[in-house]
Amino acid sequence: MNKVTLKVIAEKLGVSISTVSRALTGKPGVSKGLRDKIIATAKNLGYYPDVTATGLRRGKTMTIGVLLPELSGDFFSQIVTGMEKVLFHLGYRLMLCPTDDDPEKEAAQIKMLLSQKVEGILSAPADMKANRSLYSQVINDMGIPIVFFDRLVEGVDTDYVLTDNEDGIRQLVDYLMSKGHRRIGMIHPLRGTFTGEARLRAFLEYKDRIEIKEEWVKDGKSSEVGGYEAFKSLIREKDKPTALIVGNNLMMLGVLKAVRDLSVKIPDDISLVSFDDAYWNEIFDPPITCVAQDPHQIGLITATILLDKMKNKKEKGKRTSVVLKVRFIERSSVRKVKG
Amino acid sequence: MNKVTLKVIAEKLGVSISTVSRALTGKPGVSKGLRDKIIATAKNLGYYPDVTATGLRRGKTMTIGVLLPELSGDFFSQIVTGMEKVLFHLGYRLMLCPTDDDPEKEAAQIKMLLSQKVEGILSAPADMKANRSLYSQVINDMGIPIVFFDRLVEGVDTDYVLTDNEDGIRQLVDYLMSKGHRRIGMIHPLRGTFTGEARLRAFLEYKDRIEIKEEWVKDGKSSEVGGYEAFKSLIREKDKPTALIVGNNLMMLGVLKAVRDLSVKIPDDISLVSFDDAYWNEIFDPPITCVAQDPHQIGLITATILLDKMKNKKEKGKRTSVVLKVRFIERSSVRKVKG
DNA sequence: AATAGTATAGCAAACGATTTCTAATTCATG
DNA sequence: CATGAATTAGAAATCGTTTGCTATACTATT
Repeated sequence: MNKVTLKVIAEKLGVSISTVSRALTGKPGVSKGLRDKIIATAKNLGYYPDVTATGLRRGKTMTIGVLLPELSGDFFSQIVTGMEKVLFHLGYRLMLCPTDDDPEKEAAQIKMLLSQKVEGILSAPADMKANRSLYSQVINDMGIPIVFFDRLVEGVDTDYVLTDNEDGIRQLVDYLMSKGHRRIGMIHPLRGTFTGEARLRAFLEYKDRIEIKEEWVKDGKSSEVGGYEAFKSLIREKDKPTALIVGNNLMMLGVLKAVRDLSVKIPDDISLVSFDDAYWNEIFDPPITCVAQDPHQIGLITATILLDKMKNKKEKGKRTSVVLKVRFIERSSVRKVKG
Repeated sequence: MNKVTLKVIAEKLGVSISTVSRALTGKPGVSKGLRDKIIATAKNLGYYPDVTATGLRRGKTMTIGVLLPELSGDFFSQIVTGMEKVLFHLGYRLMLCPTDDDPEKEAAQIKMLLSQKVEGILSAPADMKANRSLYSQVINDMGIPIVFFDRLVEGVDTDYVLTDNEDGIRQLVDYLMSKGHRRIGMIHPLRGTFTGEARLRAFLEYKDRIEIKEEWVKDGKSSEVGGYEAFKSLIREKDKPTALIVGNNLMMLGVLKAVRDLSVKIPDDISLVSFDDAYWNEIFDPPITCVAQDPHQIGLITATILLDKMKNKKEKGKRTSVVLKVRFIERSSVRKVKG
C-alpha cells in the first residue's frame, strides 16, 4: 500500500538513505556485503525509483519526445517502431506527440515536451516555416538536441534524415515517359509540408517536357479522403491525363477506393503510380508501381543520430544529414501509350 | 540559456516564490493587479512548469500509460488515436508502451510506468494469465486505475472494453453456413491472447454442426507472415475446406498476399471471410466479407472510462464493462455452394 | 607503535514546485 | 478608536533522489 522509497529500505536495514542510493545506482562507496543486502531487500520490497525525483535532482528523464503528424497511418507508425527498437533497450522511453499537421498544436506539444524535460526530440515538423524560431530556441537556448525526420523546417540548423523526394518523383515521371506518357497529372501531399512542397516542385519542373494542365494538379491534403476527392474530380475532366502520380500512400488508398467506386479501369483508363509503397499497392488488382521508402529504417537511423548527439554534446557544431534514396518497384499499373 | 523558474520570476518582480506559484496556478491569495503582472512576466520570460518538480510535490504527473502489442498496425494505432482525442485537450499525455506480446516485456513496461508515476493505465494485455498478480497489485496495492481494452487478464478485477468475439465468429460461420458451406477452416490469432482463445473457441463450438478437420485449423500467430504461411500450407491440402475464416486483419493481409502469389481464385477456389475490417479488405478484388470492429470508438470509450475512474476514486467497487458488437459487412468473397 | 592512507557510511544541501502556517496589512463595525 | 475579520504575502517544510563533504574505522607502511 505504501510507497517503497529509499527511506523505507534504509530504515529497514538501519543504514542511511545515501548508502542505499549508492548501492542501488552502482556508485562506489558501499561494501560488497552491504550492497548485496540492500539490493536484495530493495527487490524484495518491490522498490522502483521515482522518476519525478530522479528527474528533478539529475535534470535527466530518459525520455525522448517524438513529434509526428499522426499516430495512425502506416508510414509514421513504422518509423516509430524503428525508433523504439533502438531506444527501448537503452532505457529510453518515447513520448509520442501527434501534431495533426497543425503548427499551433505542434508548438503546444513542444512546450509540453520541454516541461517534461525530455533529453532529445525527434520531429517530423508540421510546417516548413511556422515554428522556426521555437525550434531554434529549443536547440540553441535550451541545448536540447533535435533530429528532423521525413521533413524539415527551413533555416533551423540541426541534423536530419530525409528522403530524396525530388529523385523519387523524377524516377516516377521518367518511368512514365519511358512508357510513352506525355500527359501527366499529380495528386500532391499537403502544401506547406516539406514533402508536399518538394514533391510538387520536382514534378512541376517537367512542365516544359510534358503536358501538365492546371486541372491535373490537385492537392490531396495528404489524406485518404483528400485523395479520394481529388481523384474523383480529376477523372471527371473531359480532357484527362494518361497517367497520374499520387504523392503518398494515404492518398493512394483514397484513390484506389475511388477507382473501385467509379469502376475505373487501371491502367486502361488511366495509369497510376505512387510515391510510397503500402500493403494495398501490393494486393490491388493491378498491383501499383511505386517508389518505396523504408520507414523502419528511417526510424532506426533517426534514433541512432539522436543518441549520438546526446552522447557527444560537446561537439555542438557537428551536423549529420542523411538523404535516403527511394526504391523503384515496377508492378502493373502503367500501360504503354503511343507517342 | 538559463532555466526560467518560479524563483527567477519572483526575483525579477521582488515578490516571493509562493506568490508567483499561487498567481500562476490560479490559487487565491494574490491581488488582481499583482497576479496579472506575474502572469505577464511569466509569459514574457517563457516560463513553463517543470513536471518533475510538480510531479514530485503533488504526486501527479498528468501521464497515462498505454500498453499495447505494437505501435505499428492499423488496429491499435486507431485505438490510440481515439484515446488521444479524449485525453489531449484535458492536458493528459500518453506514454505508449509496446509489449510485442511478450509478457516479460509487458511486466518491464508496467514497472516503468509505475516509476513514471502514471495516473492510470490502459492495457491490451499480452497474455491472458501471465501478469495477473502484477496487474492486481498495481490496482489494489498502488491504487492505480486500469482499464483493459480488446483483451483481458483472467481474474483481474477491473473495468474493460471488449469486442464480442464469440458473436463475431458466430456471425461469420452462420453466414458461411447460410451460403451452403459445411467444410470450414480457420486461421486463428495467437494462442494465449484473449482474442486468440476466444475466437478459436467460438469457432470450435461448431464442430458438431460442420466439418472441421484438424489440418484446417492453423495458428496464424496474429501476424502477416503467420497468415501467409498458414494459408499457403492450408491451400495445399488435397482435402480442402470450401471456406476459410481468417481471425484478424493482419493475418488477412498475409492471406491476400498468398492468394496473389499462388494465383488462387477467390471465391471460386475457396471462400474467405475475415474478423476485422481493413483497407485491404475493401479494395481487394473481390472485396472481402468481414465483421468489423470500430477501433477509434474502442479508444474513445476506454479513455472515457479511465477518466471517470480517476475522477471518482472513492467508488472503488464500481466496475464498468463494455462489450461491443461487431458489424457484419457483406462483400463478394464468399460463393454459394450446394449442400 | 605512530602515522598516513583508504574504504565505508552518514549528514545535509540541493533540484523546482506546492502548500501549510504565520505575519502583516487593510477594512468594517460597534 | 479599538477589536475582529478578511485579505494579501512571505517563510519554511515537503516530495524522493543524488551527491559533495565529513567522520569514522580499518589497513598498510615505516
